[in-house]
Amino acid sequence: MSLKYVLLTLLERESRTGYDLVRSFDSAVGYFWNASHQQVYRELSALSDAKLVNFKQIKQDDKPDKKIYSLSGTGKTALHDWLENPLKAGKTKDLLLVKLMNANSDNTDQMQRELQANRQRSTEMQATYRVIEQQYYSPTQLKSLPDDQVMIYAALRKGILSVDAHLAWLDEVETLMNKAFQ
Amino acid sequence: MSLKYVLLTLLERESRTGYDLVRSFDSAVGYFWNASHQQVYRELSALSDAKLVNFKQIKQDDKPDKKIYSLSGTGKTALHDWLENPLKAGKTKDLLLVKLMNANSDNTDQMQRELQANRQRSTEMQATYRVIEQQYYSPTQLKSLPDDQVMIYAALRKGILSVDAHLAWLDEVETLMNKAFQ
DNA sequence: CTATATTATGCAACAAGGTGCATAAAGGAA
DNA sequence: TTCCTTTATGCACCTTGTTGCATAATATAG
Repeated sequence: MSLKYVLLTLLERESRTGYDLVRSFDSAVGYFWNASHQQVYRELSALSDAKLVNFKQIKQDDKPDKKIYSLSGTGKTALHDWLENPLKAGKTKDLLLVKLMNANSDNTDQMQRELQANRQRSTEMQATYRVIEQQYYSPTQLKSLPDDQVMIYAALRKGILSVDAHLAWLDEVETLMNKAFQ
Repeated sequence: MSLKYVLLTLLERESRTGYDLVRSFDSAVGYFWNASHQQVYRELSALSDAKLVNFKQIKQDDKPDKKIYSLSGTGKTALHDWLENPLKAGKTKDLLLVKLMNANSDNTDQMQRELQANRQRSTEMQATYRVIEQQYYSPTQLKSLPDDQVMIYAALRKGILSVDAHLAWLDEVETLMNKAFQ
């Protein structure tokens, strides 16, 4: 039920093709959502069956035909209804912690490798986020940030604060592990 | 494929009933995993079919019979195989951000209510975590923390650092929203 | 000249997760 | 005395997510 509202949200901003929607997960939208192209196309035909979106088929001679999807009146209502109901808390699911629960003095190296890989990914994310922030959201640029971009920036900030906290936690875990299992 | 390893991890520590496993999500294990009882029982019978766990049926006159599950040799191997392969990065999915993407000058109140509800939940979590840390993980207690409890504490610290970062982000978002949409 | 990437769509099968319903006995609250 | 909670288990259905496969044309890289 979630991807549905992601797509409705994106289509309310701008009509586009399934392919455009899929690609949007590769850039800014990817800070807070991801889905495969199969999922997106399946969901789009379900939304179309439910009359929440319409599409115009565009003939292209060079490439396969494309469908430009747009939000219908009912779609808009469905989105706004969803916005009214407060979200319920999502359940925490952290596989890294599941793995670390298995830590003991015999597998310290294995756990340390896992933590190392995780740290590297996190450090890379941190660097990427920082570059993006500097390039597109300098204090000057922030002053004239268009309204529809504010929450994209907020999503980036969420990523930055989360990854910073995660890296701080990784430091703690390594200290804890060293103390407990030499 | 994830709940499977959660259950194997828990059962390697100690044999127990499905009911015990379900209840474990209400306490410490809940910091990093949650599952309904239906999910747990279904997964347990799948694990049993796959011979990864064994169970002893215990007759009870007053209550329904119970099954005490324990990890089998193959189960132990399966768990250790899983531990060897590094985890792949999980995909970010943040419904709050999806919702906030819909923020505009006409629905500021709605968005503010959502943020307020979220802040309250987070503040409550923060308070709960802090009480637990003070009660069970004081500096004195930490010195004599049993090895098998270290990662439970790490999970708590993860929760604390995450909720702190989340609350800091909520402050930022409210400032951003006020600036953008009055 | 061949292979891969990009644009653009989709089906089928399966795995995993969520929701609702059901059973059954004991104990405590109202 | 009736209802709710706790202990203890489970099925069935529906939705969601993942993986693999398929098509088809152009452009670019090696």
